[in-house]
Amino acid sequence: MAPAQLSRSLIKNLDLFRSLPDAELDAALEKAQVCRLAEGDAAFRQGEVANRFFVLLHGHLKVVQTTPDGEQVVVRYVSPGDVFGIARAMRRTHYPASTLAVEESLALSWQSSEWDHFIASNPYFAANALQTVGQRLQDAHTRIQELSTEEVEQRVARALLRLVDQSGERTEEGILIKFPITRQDIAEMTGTTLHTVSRLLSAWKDRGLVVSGRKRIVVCSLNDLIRLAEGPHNPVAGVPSVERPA
Amino acid sequence: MAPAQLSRSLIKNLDLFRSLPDAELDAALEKAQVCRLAEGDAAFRQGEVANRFFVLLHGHLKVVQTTPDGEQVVVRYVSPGDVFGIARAMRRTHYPASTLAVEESLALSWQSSEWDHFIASNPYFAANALQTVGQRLQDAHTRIQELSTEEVEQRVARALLRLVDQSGERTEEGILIKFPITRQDIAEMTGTTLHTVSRLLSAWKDRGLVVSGRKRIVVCSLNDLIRLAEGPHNPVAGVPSVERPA
DNA sequence: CGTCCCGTTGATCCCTATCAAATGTAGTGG
DNA sequence: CCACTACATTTGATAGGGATCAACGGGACG
Repeated sequence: MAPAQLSRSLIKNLDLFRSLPDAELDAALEKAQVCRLAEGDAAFRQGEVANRFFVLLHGHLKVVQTTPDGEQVVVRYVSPGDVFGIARAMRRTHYPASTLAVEESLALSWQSSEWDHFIASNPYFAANALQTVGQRLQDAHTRIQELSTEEVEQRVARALLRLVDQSGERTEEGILIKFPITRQDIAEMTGTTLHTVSRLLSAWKDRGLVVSGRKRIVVCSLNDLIRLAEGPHNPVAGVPSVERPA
Repeated sequence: MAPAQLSRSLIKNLDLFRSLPDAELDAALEKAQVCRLAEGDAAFRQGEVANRFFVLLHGHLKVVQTTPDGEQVVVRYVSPGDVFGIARAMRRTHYPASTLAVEESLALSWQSSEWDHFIASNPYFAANALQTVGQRLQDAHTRIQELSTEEVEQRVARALLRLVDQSGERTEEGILIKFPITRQDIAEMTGTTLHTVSRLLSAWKDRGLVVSGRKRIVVCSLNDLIRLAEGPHNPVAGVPSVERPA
């Protein structure tokens, strides 16, 4: 089974599966279903019955929640190695959000009922899951704090930094965010509008902090971006405009 | 051990402990420490090593996160029966927030290391914990959505409704929130200022939606409040509008 | 009875959403 | 290869929701 072979080495290093014995792991892979997603495809949609859970092998997905009146919020981006769609493990019967491929992607999926088998076959599995969800909860609280107390510029700066941290790749120009992302996406991550994000990125581009194009962002000066994220309290008077070359 | 006797019937009905056999439950209670808190006392503070986890028996607590520059966010209120301080279960070594009594309260606590024993003695325990944390994650996402897409008035209305739902008590005047809560608290729950909350409550009072005083809020017209929470001027569904041009 | 909190209310300002258009860029099919 | 289309991005103008600044009023508690 080619895809299983391919994914085995990937899978066995994931947080979630780390403590699973090899035999169990192989048994698990037997039952897994390969899931190919073209750009724009959904692994599942908000409101559907949570029949399956997933591990991303390749590509990038975004998790999106839609409000009753049609507004969208980007919950998070999924990178290779991440688990997603585990609603059922928290005893939720339906997916609370949609998960869409932002580029061509590849995932494995299991029947939700398999979850219990995983837990039964390894006592640490549940604890690992708890840690994963705990991390997400922490992230969510951080975001609530930012939305409650910070200004738009700080929030967008932080969002960029997080993206860089999650999927940044060094290039000639600076650190590139490795998957396609629009102004609108960033707006939905930070609780603002695409217009404001565009203005901010333009201003930053003028200052040499970033380079950006269609669905593409490169961070040139991490340090300056970090300073923006810290807050506007910094007295900007007399800042030397001389850039330090790398 | 009197307090243990007193709390036994309470404990055994909690989600988290529901599946623990009676013998185990008694053993657990043996190891528990009683924790009395006067108004304003902290069960623990943000940044401390997460040595213990808790169950609230009586009273009400608020969980507060403080930002580097001193601003506060109310994460949630804890009601009797709720578990709190379980950071360690998610492999976090330090508490991410402080938990303060808003009135005289009583809790049980265990050494964090006991957590593993609980899990070992009952396979469902971890799953229950996962469900609890999953619920909190869901709540956090709801709040992110509200902060991102809704206006202050809606958010405050929703916060009130949640408080009513969590700790409302029918009285002559309407539904009373059973614990002391200030304008500032509500502001920290909704990402606004005490001034704006005060203005809103005043306006609502004039319209007969609420009655409120010092640290005290009574909701008189639930329905009107629900309408406010839905949105400012939502188009009513079912209006026969002609909007499909050929 | 004074003091500390908590709550109320006015005036002002500014950040940012909103409205409106134009420009730019990838993809597609002829 | 180019016209055509769909979607991303940029940028200006404007308005308004709330934050901020500033005082004052009022109830609780020592």
